[in-house]
Amino acid sequence: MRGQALKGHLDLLLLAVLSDGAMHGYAVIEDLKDRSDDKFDLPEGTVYPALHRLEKGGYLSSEWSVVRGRRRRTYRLTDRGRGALGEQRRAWGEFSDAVASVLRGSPWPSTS
Amino acid sequence: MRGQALKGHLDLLLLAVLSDGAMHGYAVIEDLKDRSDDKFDLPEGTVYPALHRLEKGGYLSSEWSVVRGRRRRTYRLTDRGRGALGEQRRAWGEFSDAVASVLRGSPWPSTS
DNA sequence: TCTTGACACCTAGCTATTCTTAGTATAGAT
DNA sequence: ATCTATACTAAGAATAGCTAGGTGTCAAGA
Repeated sequence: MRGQALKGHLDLLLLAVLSDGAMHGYAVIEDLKDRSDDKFDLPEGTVYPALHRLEKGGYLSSEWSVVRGRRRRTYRLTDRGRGALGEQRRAWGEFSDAVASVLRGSPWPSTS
Repeated sequence: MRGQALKGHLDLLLLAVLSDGAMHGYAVIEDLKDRSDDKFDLPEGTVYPALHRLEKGGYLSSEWSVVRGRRRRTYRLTDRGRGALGEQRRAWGEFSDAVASVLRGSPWPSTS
């Protein structure tokens, strides 16, 4: 899938993934791929900057650790992040409903 | 609704609206607004350039006319445009399904 | 031993697309 | 006269994801 479709929806996906438990960046990428049946196979250059942005905005907090010799940064949803997730879920629903109703076509003039 | 969410989906919406019949730019804006229950109230500066881009790409053809003293440019889907609409509908379905499955949450690892 | 691939992280700059702003112009209503 | 709705256009700003490069660890295989 071409990724440009998710412009404006990436934060929602990241927050949703992290709402099921804290995890490190690389794992977020994997999880997103698994959950979406390989549809969202996002480049690191997309995900890492987005996580940084979300942390900066107070939606995530992070913590460094070392596991099997490799350093990891584990992200966790903050309260603010959980709130934002709710709001973005709602906005997604509204958006996708609106698209669906446009695709459904205009109400027919006289087909009952 | 904040419009930036539709990044990457605008073409789909325009093609969908025009698939129900040729119309001029301003009418496209109105129709999109009506069909989406005012969710998609797009600025002219967004829609007109997009229509030009689609015409340039061969997805639309246009024709000038004058109605009640005002010149109009009426757009019509080409065969190529109709094909693209089908493809984009499919892509939208795939995309929105993928988002839905991410939002649904991951299959539990071992919570029995 | 050396290479390859998976793991795990990072950022500068590019690009694409939408939005903002501003402008032109006609018709009808106040 | 002025305002509102109709109708189109262009130039620039702004956003955000992607490309392409980089660092470093570990395990497996040639």
